[in-house]
Amino acid sequence: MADVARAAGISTALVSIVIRGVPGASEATRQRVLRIADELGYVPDQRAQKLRQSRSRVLGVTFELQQPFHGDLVEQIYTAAGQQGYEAMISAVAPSRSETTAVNALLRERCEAAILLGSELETEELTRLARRLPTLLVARHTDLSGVGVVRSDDTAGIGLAVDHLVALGHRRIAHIDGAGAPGSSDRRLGFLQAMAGHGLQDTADVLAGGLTETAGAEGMRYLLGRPTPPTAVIAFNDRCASGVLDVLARQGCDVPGEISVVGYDDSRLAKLPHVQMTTVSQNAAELAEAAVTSALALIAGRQPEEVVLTPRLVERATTGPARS
Amino acid sequence: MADVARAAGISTALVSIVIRGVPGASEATRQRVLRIADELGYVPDQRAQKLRQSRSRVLGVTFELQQPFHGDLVEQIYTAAGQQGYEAMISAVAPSRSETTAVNALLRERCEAAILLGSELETEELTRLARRLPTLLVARHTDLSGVGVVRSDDTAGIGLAVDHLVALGHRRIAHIDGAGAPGSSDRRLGFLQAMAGHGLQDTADVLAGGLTETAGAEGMRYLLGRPTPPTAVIAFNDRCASGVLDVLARQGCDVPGEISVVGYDDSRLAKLPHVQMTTVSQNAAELAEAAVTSALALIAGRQPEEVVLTPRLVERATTGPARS
DNA sequence: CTGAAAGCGCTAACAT
DNA sequence: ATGTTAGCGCTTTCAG
Repeated sequence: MADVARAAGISTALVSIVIRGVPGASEATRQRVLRIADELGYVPDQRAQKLRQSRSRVLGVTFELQQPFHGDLVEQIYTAAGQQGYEAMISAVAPSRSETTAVNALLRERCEAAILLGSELETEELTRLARRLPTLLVARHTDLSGVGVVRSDDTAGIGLAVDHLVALGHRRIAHIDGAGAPGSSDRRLGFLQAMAGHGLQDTADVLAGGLTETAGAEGMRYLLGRPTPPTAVIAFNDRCASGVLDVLARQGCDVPGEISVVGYDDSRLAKLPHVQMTTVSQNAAELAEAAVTSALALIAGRQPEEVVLTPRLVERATTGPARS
Repeated sequence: MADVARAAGISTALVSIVIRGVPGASEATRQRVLRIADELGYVPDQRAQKLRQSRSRVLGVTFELQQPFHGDLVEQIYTAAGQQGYEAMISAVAPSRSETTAVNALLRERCEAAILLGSELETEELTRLARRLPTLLVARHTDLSGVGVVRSDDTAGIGLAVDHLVALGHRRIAHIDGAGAPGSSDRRLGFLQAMAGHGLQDTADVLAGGLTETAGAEGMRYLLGRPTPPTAVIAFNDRCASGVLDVLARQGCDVPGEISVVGYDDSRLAKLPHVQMTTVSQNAAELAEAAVTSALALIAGRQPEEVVLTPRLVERATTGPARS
């Protein structure tokens, strides 16, 4: 920046004004500075900017590297943050990189708030984090006061899936759940409630699953081994449903002719043209926008709230009338 | 930091010494400062640290949000960078976030080098970037001098796949390629060369594909429409192979009984227990380590090199003897 | 419209 | 072993 100022024969303060695009420089100077900056390949040092400003205008986001739905969310959060004049700084969680590590990286960057996607942080650690920093949980439940939550109504979402299948004539419906994953208990509950609502509590079947293709595949294989397999399966998420579909395809089992399958998330996997999965959409764009808005509200000092969005059923090609 | 110093009754310089764990403080002071820092929840401001130090010790990494193999690489890069005393700062590429945007974010953070995974940046932009910053391309080819490259030998990798299939008795082998994706021309070439090497140039079949499940599915459907479909398919990558496998499963086509399928990358998708895909491994850990090492070499001022790793065939369950 | 000066939180020389 | 000082690159009063 000093170089630019020298080359333009003015002070750095004036360069700063031009670069930031704030009023306070003559048009002539503005043009000249911009040209010189470009020639010199000057890019402002973000660290120095943020350091000087009291507010960093950075939102920290942790996400799981291998979860397609998190990918969707991250993409939308970049956009939503940008629209609000914020920047998103992402920090990945993976088998060899714990959520704690990911969060600490954000802390050191002085983010103004942390947005945790599908966090599995323990209560204690979450509390500690929330004391330091406005914290927002996306797609996870918590009773903790002091922590904001943005999620879609998982119970209702599964209800949508059940209603849809029942309307198609299904009665023996199984749910391969998410084991201990965030949201899994809500979805399990939603399944049981909705089934009971249709008087089908006796043919409601819940299986321990997980959030990977593997869990879905195992669950489906198990179900096919039953004397009377279900005519429809609701998986915990799209990845899990992918595993289910894969097993069915290999067994030569027609979908949806013999068995209907419903996923959850409406992630990339569900939209693939050759898959066309019926799924419950937690509109990523909407969730992301709500997350950013809530995070900014927390930063502004407002009390943490729980924002619950309404999921929507996306009917595609993996569900159909029950075979009598 | 000033708070900690005040609470401990010492200067900030001494606190700094303790926090960084460098020698120059008495054991008693060290203990006390650490305790107080912990009580106060003090976390050093990374921006200020980096700003002050001439070197940021940050490696910037761009990756594609929805590419499982990139996820594998990112995870390993975090580890490899950490081992070398560096930090990885990731910046995602997605349909709504261009590579240029992602790279600019890194530039503003004053990374010491940029590691671009599977970059599709144009020559001109790449050149400009490389002039500003040591730049390393992973899993992509380039003739550009001034840019480091770490990749595995794609030509040889596909050769491995061809050899394997030929040894199993296959003769009619198709390759669904990556269209214009990084690495696709090498793999296409490797396919044709290897087939020719076995005298099979007449039954070598190359189809335009892409790097998604959709491309694989379309390619496979097309191949099945042929009067004499191939007995084996080599896909551009694992995602593409997933699409192929999916179509085959739906058609009730036995894999590997009727058709063998080989992927590329040995990503998460290939390892799924219910998939067990035969694939060519570009060992993510090895690539990541080479990438970090090369990046550091560039930073140290060494000339850009091209590091070519040897791929390895991972035989799993999607390939078998050709049906006569 | 422009410039001088102070300071964001930290570290690195250099004193003591 | 500890403190003092200067300054990383920028923004922000405040004067001119």
